[in-house]
Amino acid sequence: MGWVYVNEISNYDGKEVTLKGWLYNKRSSGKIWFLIFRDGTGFIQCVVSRSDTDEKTFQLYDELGQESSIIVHGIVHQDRRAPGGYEVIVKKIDVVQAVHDYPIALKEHGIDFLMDHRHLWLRSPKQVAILRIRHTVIKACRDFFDSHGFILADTPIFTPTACEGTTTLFETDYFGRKAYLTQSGQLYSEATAAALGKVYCFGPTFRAEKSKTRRHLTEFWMVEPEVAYYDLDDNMKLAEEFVSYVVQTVLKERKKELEVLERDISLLEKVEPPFPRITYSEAVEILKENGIDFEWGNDFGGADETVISNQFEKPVMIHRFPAKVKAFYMKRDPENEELALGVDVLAPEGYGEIIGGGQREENYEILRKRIKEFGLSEEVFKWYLDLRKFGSVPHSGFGMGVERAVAWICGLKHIRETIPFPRTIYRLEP
RNA sequence: UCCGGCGUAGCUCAAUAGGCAGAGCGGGUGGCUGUUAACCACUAGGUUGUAGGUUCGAGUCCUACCGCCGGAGCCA
Repeated sequence: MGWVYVNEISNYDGKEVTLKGWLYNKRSSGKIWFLIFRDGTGFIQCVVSRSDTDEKTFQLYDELGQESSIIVHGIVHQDRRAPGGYEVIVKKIDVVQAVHDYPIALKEHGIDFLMDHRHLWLRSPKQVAILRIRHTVIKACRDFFDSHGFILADTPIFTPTACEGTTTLFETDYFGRKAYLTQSGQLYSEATAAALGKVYCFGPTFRAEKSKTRRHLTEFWMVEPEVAYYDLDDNMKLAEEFVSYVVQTVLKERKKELEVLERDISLLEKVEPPFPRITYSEAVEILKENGIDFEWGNDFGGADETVISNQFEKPVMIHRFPAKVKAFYMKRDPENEELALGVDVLAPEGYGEIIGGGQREENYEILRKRIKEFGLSEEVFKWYLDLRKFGSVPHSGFGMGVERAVAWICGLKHIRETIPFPRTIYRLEP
């Protein structure tokens, strides 16, 4: 029998197979030894005993250290004693590379050491589970929009100026002039939405803010839908359906991985529309009821978000923020000029903001005024203002931080494990 | 940038009140035919982040610097 992967091993009970992968761990009991084999699709115990294998293979115990690359030939065998229910009775092992000094032992390690060895840490079961879930989250995002009539329209990474003029951007030399790495594709998506109706962009995003918290990376991925003729309510409906679809897809397709992560999925199972909707003012009331001294008009901090989201089992949507804490392009509430038609979605369990979005200002003169008020250059936003000059329509959208969503779904304390190679303020390697 | 914490063997951590630098894991050697981060015995492994200072004596106290971690602000 030919090469098979661990995740399809149950189809080969009693058959002879070949597995290609790596040695995860080994245990010896003298005349019998066990190796835990991994190939990227799963882990399986293999049994090497004098009675079933040749002497040369049996002697390999001493040669093979953790993460040696090996090809195992043996017979698949259902056995209750094996983790996973199946094991392989080894007939022969081909050594691709014997390793003796793998740095990551099977025990607890400090985060600094693990991050220095991120390229190897990725091989451990929890990291593999997280990256599989990340894959499913990303695929679910795309499937959702693709099946709802959205067109993927990529937005540029190099931008001539700050999109919102608020955060610090990474500056690069662009053939002698300054260019910045994008902090959001939104403004460009507004242009593609006017061309295609319903669009989304999905790409890396960069923030040079010196944020040092478990919720921040300097490089992260965002998925940002934008829809022409959507108002704030349409937008919120889209957001709750979208988030629910992503969570339910992970629950359906990644049960094993969530078990590896020991994630309590009872709250995730409740993530279905409708989500609770509260106004900013109602959120402020919640804070006051919980004894927090909070002044109307400020933006919520991380601790505030946790208190608010703890009032709900599902993600909560907070809308109608004070306009002055939101970006210049936010449309004002016709019923109260002080409020912006923005919405944030806070994940439960203290995971904080996973989505920010809102309805955009579509009026040419008002938007021009806002650009001035925010001290931005009208020249730079000339193209953006054009969108309000030629067939302007109400439109809305939002952005979801992929890593924050993955951290929440996986139940991770820190966002850095949700991306293969995290970039934080003081870490550029590996 | 600000505030706080940490830095001891390859790794995770101990080390009374300033008084002989230690354990587990990993490595090495030997033992064991059903192990589950296997176990048992033995063994090697150290410029205590760096530079100064206080002291008879500093891993421990003081100063500066470096590195990392967390939080604030900002945000997804």
